[in-house]
Amino acid sequence: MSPLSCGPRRCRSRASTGRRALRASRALGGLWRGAGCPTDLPRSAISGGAMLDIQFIRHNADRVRAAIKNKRLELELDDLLAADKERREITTLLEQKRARKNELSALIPKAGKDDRPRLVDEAKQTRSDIEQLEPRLAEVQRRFNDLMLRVPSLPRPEVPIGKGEDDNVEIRRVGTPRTFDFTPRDHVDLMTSLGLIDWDGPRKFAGGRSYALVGDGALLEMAILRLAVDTLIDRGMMLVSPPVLVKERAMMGTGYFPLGVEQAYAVPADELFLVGTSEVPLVSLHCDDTLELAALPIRYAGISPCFRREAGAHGKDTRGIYRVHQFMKVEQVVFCPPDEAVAEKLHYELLGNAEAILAKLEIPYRVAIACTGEIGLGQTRKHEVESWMPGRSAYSETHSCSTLGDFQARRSNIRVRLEDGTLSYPYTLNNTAVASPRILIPLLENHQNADGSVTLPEALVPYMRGKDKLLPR
RNA sequence: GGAGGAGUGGCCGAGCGGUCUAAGGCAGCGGUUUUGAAAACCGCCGUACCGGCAACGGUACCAGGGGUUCGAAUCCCUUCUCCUCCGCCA
Repeated sequence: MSPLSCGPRRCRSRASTGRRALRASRALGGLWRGAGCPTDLPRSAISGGAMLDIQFIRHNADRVRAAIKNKRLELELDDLLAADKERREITTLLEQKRARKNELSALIPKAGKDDRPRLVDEAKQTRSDIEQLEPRLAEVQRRFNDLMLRVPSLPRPEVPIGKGEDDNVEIRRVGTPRTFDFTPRDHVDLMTSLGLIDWDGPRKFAGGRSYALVGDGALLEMAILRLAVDTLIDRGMMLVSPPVLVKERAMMGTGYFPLGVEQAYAVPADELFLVGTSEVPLVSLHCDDTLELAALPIRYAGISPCFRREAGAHGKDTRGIYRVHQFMKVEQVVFCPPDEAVAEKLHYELLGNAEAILAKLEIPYRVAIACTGEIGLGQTRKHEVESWMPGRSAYSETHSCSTLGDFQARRSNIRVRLEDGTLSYPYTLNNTAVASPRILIPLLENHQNADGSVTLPEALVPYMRGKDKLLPR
């Protein structure tokens, strides 16, 4: 076996004679390596734990290759298969040596004076053989692990094959965009004239894409978040306010790393990262756990600030608050049994929750299924909810609903005990409930009046201290 | 940040250099007994990887990592986590 390939709790990667273990298990963690810091990778990520089971990959190479191509990833599957083969060869050899070593250790105390020196000599030789093999295995294992973390999950059959946004397929539209009998303003104008935001202050001390919600602007954000929270609690979800500063393993475990490292803010001094969504801590809440089948599904509603570097988005969506570095989000996360039918049902339940919130906010939207080129490494299916934004004269993404299969559970070492006592991996799903300030764009733009005021949807009024209209200053 | 203490299987807890694939207990599963249940008794009762159609075999795992040794749960170093006290602090 490869000492590295063990997963769960009791099994550690103590290569070999025990102690002089290989370092391969750490191979993945390299981000902080330079600083000589220990990485804290999900042990599962080390073995079968990446995304698909290596055995599955071996037997379904063509399907995996197709997924790599359709998701537009760069990964040579043959490199992985070669590393896997090499890794198993060395492992076999190493285990034979170790078996002999164990045998000798048992013989030595029983051996007579005459035989003893001979046996000790052989044991020394065997140990030195082992010590030679270990670094070789460590190297291969490192290569193997790194590649494993880049293997995508397989898109479900209904996911359209395509390259980009334009290949997403619209499923339905709900609500009708208003026709204005005046020239509608965009959210930037509205927020400015309504005094909901301070643009200039933050940019002096916090940089580009920063902003400060002020007065009713700040209250409005809280009102919307609170409306979303209440809606989800009513629908049976457990509210969680999780840590947003997390270890690398959480980012790796949820699939945001290694491919998305450049999107996350890092805190090198403490080897921590700021999450881009509470999905990361919510899923990680159960890392290394074995869940009881009866406890599933687990429905969480996370509320947290979210941080995204938006690297590579220079010059994109720079006007207003569409794309910012820090925002607030209520996110839904579900753990469900490893059953496609149940996952399907829950996926639409989450989508339904998001739609219910949009309905309360009285915002027209459409739902689209994202094509293979637009879904992430781990997602097997993703729906986007796009809200109508008059200022853009377009539907733009405000929500994203994903099924991940067992991708995150494997990486995060989250398991479930089935009826027959066997262990499996639960499926995870997630969906935005509401994200602010982006949601303010359709909210304000759709509900504006000719005089520059904005009429608030009824559902928000109680959360706005009774205020039902925002007036220009 | 400083000073102490602790980390063993689902849980409690023994072990402190070789027979540990870890005593004992609890919980769980199967059985005997019983009208039924309880009790008692008997047995089973970790995970992962590699090889194998399978039966099965091998390896690894006593918080993580490194070291000493022919051999480590046991010795040394180190990291992490938890607890107690002190300091600082929203």
